[in-house]
Amino acid sequence: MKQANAKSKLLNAALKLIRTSGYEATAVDDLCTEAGVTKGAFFHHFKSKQDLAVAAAAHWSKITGALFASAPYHDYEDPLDQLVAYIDFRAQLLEGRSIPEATCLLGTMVQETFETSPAIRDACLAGIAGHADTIAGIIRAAKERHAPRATWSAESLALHTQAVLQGAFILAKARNDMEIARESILHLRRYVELLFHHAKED
Amino acid sequence: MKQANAKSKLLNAALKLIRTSGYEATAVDDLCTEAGVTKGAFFHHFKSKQDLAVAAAAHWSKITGALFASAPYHDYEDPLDQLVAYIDFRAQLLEGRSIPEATCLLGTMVQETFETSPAIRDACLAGIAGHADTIAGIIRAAKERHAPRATWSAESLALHTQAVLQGAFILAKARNDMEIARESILHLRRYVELLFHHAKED
DNA sequence: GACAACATACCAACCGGTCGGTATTGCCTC
DNA sequence: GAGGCAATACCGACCGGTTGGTATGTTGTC
Repeated sequence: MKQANAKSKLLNAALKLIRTSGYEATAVDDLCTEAGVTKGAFFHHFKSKQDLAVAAAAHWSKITGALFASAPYHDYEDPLDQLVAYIDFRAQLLEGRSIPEATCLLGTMVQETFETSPAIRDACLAGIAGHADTIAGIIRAAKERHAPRATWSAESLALHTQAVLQGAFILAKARNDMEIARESILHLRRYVELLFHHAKED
Repeated sequence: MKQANAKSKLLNAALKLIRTSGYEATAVDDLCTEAGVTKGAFFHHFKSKQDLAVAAAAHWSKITGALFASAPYHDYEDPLDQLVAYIDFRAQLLEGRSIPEATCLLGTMVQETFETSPAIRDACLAGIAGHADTIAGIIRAAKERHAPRATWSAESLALHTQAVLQGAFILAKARNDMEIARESILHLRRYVELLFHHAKED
């Protein structure tokens, strides 16, 4: 955020404006105004608006990747504890944030562009799948330790966690209230607990 | 779909185009071309593009409301069976459909317009909340019969089902493959079963 | 002949993108 | 370390097409 160069100022402006208004509704001029740079600077660094969106998706993945890498849920020894703490961490990330601040750039962008811009779609997929992969690693370890014979796959459960989060964001946007998202995340937490509790009984 | 008048042709064109390209990327001219009418007809029936979107949301709610009202899951006597059959029905609705055909207009539109157009947001909320209410009725009955002392509320679980579906659609769009959505719906089904199975053990 | 249901022609604002130019930086040579 | 010079970073006026929206006609029906 501190960077003074036009490129990173434009990328951060994109995170803010696209999460607020969506990709199509965000004009290049809006991004330039928000970033405090001119149109010339925009097209010097990005060959098109779509190119900026792809770069913004990568920028987002880098920022959130660092956030989750340094998050406290890794401290637990038991991977199942890590998983539950991850879900709690996701719920905690909603607190005190407005809807544009709390929601996911990739989910917002891919919803608009999945048919019209494969480049943006792929950039969003890479970010979502990459994060899901790190969660799948935790789930895999938890499964090996606590539910080795369970029929569900770690990868599928990891993607499901992301689906719940993305869906919770949509409900929050419709209600114009982030609180409803927290309730859905609570259901996700309960699901994970039941899933492993059930497995342990076998 | 059969209606020959310009208004319903425009509404059906809106369902198709907005689900494919989103609200902002769908131009009034595109809608007129798709519907086979002129711009004059458009602005005769709708005072603005936003007005069309609000009407399209209501149109969507009416169509899907009728679809779910006549769906076979109501035939089960036990409301818990109805709920599980509803979830299976939602999974079945994905089969043989392209992504724009399988996804939800309201979730797509509200993602783009929640900040910029309260009228569209409210129309989307009404449709989503209305459908969730009918599911909440089934869940309430199932809870009374099978899990009267459970701590979760029927309303919250009903909203969670919608969150999972909306999130599954986003993952499907990112992957450009509807299959992933089915897996998330399967997790939802397992959650409901575990939730009631767990309650019965108490 | 009034009124709804369209069609046609048109407009001003806006949009993504271009282009010619300038300021700043980094590097090479002596 | 001074001078030169090319690449990079940035500026902002401008362009042509597109956009949502309007104003005015035409047609069919009760």
